[in-house]
Amino acid sequence: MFDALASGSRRLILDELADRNGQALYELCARLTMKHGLNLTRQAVSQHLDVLEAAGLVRSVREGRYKFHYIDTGPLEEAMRRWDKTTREGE
Amino acid sequence: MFDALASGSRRLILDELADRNGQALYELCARLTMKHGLNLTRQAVSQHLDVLEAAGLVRSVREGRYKFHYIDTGPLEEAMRRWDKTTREGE
DNA sequence: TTGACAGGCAAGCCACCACTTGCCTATTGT
DNA sequence: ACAATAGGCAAGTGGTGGCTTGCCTGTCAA
Repeated sequence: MFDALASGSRRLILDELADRNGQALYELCARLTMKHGLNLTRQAVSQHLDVLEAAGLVRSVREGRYKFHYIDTGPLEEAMRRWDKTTREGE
Repeated sequence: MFDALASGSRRLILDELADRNGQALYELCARLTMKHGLNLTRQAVSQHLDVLEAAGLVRSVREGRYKFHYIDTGPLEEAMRRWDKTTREGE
């Protein structure tokens, strides 16, 4: 989870998916380069997406020759409560 | 910020501070070893605290020969809104 | 059917980071 | 005063994660 967010590139990928959800790999690469000046190989982005998906932050659906990616902030909100006082009131 | 949370050891340190706030360095080392089985050098913990403090997640006050550390979840809540849909409603 | 497009697999390189070791300073108690 | 305690500084090491390169598979359009 946190390890998935440790990389700035992955955070940018999440930014991009938050901005326009359901992008394919190819599309992501293009937009990352255009809008964020991030010059990454397709493989690099693909590996990042694997990590994000393993962390549950991204879900992907394969359709034909495309693979669409969707952001999921669920695990995020969950993990952020870790040091939240209000969730540990028995103290 | 996120880089500060990238390390599991640092997350444990935050856990410890959340459990008992205002600990000194040596106290943290002791409790981390006892309760979490984390065998770290004092220097290691010190360096982690530096990182956490640079990220604004921990504040420290030097008193005599002690340096007390306090957790601050402020930047945390801030950063978590990054991919939160409700904060970017103009879409 | 064949070429272009979208994606996957595997191995290798490199820099950074977590952690240690060794030594030094400052504060406290007796 | 001086020994013990609490902490700091700096340099070194090992592992791993981010990224690349090279090649292979699958899908669509003409």
